[in-house]
Amino acid sequence: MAITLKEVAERAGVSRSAVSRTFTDGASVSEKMRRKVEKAARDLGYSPNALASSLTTGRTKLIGLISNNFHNPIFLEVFDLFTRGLQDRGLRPLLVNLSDETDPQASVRMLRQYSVDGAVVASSTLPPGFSKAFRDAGVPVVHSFGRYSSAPQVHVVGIDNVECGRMAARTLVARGYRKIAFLGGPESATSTQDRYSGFFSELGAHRGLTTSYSFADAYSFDAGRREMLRLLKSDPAEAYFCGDDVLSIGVLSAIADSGLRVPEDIGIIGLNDMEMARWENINLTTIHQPIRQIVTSSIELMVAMLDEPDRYPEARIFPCSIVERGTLRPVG
Amino acid sequence: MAITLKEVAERAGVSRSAVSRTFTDGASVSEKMRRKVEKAARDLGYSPNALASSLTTGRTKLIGLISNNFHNPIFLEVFDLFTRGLQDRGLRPLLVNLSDETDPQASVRMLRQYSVDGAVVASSTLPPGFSKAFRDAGVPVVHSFGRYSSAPQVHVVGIDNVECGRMAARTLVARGYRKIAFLGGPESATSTQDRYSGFFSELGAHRGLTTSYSFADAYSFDAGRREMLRLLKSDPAEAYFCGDDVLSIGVLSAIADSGLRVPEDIGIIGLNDMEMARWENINLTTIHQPIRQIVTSSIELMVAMLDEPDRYPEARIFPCSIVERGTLRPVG
DNA sequence: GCTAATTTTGCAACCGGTTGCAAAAGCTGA
DNA sequence: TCAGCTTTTGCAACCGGTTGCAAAATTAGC
Repeated sequence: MAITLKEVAERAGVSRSAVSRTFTDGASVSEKMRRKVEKAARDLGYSPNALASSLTTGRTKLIGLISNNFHNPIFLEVFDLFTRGLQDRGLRPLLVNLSDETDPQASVRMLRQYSVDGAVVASSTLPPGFSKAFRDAGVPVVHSFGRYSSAPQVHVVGIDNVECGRMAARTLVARGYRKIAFLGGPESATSTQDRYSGFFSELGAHRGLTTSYSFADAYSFDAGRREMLRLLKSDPAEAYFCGDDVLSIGVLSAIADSGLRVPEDIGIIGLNDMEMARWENINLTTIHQPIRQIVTSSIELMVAMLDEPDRYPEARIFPCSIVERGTLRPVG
Repeated sequence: MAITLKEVAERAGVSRSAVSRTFTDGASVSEKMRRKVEKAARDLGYSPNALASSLTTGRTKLIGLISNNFHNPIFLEVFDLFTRGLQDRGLRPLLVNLSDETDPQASVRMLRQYSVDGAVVASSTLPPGFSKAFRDAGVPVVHSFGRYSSAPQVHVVGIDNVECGRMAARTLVARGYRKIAFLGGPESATSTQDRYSGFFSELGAHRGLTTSYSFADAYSFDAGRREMLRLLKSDPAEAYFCGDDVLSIGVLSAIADSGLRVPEDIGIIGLNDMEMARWENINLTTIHQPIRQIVTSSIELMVAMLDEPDRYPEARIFPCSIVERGTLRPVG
């Protein structure tokens, strides 16, 4: 069906190598030859078969983009940034949805069958062992939104969740809240664990606080709402640091139902700063996670690894910052 | 780096064909041979190179998944359904983000370079000509969420937007609204045009109505909010049929700002029934678009086309239905 | 105009598989 | 045991490209 290099060669009356060379940059071809070949290629509507060439070059320019976050709207932004960034560098994202997949080996195997040049694991809820499975299989891997570690085993790009926890705690204390709670995402997620520990380590440095904590079972609206409805039944705290923004929105909706007001009766601070957080009817005070920078940096790291597969693993951590909106009472 | 068929053959002491055959089902291999080969393969950790085999079989099992909707949360649901559905059938989605791409030919070329077996165009805003470019290039294509046509040129799976417009109009009239407006998405989108024409053709059948219309420049929160803020300055209608849910949410936020109440002062009906529409703090009355069925059907159609590339094009249209929530006043 | 250095070109082998064909092996029945 | 038939196996060519190497063509230098 499709035109092959051989046909172009015949029409141009040159060897197959000549055609191949005009389509690989850096190869030695005379101007005359190039013109002849390009003419023939244009006439025939030829475009080279990337997969066939990958066989000899060992490069497919395919990058596995792996995630299990297909329900959190912030990941639409993440996918948008990743796909555009990869495309801009001539790389092609092969999307893998891990939502119901349990076995990391299965995806590793699949991505190896397709000879991906690398894999980006975009998730804060997948266990670190998952990305290690890729590394062990010899596939360059970047774990985006993964856990910060001082001795990373694979490349990690993300935020310091412990520090985010501290930041949330400082913010709440500074606003005079004394009865403070942590309403985390799923307890098994490393991001939840880290935020938890940062949050309470900071709170521990202050006197006279009443603290408590609980966990929603997903980073989702429903989970946040459900948990908050439960908490509201008995003596809620004055302010909550919530697992993420979408969970916060669920929490806000529960509070609204109960007749209490935000920020007058209860303060809420989220994390992520997803697009929706700035919507005027939500107006969530939250901690900004610089996803654009994280994605860009992940892609740069991946590109670097394509040239240097055994590159020593590093952790790239981006600072977060408070975005003041309307769900916490003002300072002082 | 990776183990090849040749190495397995040598270790098992058999020919390369034998190895190849044990890994292609339907091929003739004796039990004894199969066991020998599988043992060797297991020992070596071999898994066949899908791309190399595609060279001879002409099948890559790669499917281009093309969209320009990376800002509307409903498309996260769409991507989730597509990726899982394709994976379940052993197909691999190659994601293409068309957000800033202007030239259809570029993506056609790219997907042909990767020898995709087919392409799914998932968008209600891409022009029909776009999917035709794939068909003309000999790539099986399904246009999901595309325009219904009685003489489709490519396979289309979606809803009847004209009928949705009528349904919205009937619903508003039945609730006694007399001053009724259409607040569409981008005027260039076929979905907007069709909903517009259905909406006003139905309204035309009723006496004593005051009607008006305008367009937001995207299916987005900001666009909806901006347009509604403008409309609120001068004599707004009693009820609006909005382009889609996310746009409706922007509209709701504008109304809330103005001090008016929904549904008491203004009624709103959206379209899509995205997950967020049922969130308790949004609680949007809307027209349900059966995206799960659309995606499933698109995939089935794609699979069918892989066997029968010249299949006669058809349009698969799914009925929509009103989902009553809290943004329209009750009937009667 | 001739030789030497440099660039361009084609040959042929290879990447990792698949497959038509014919030979080899296994089975059946007498 | 052997002829005749079926199944299994290996050979070799092929899929659509790339690339090392040597021959051919061009350019430079004198």
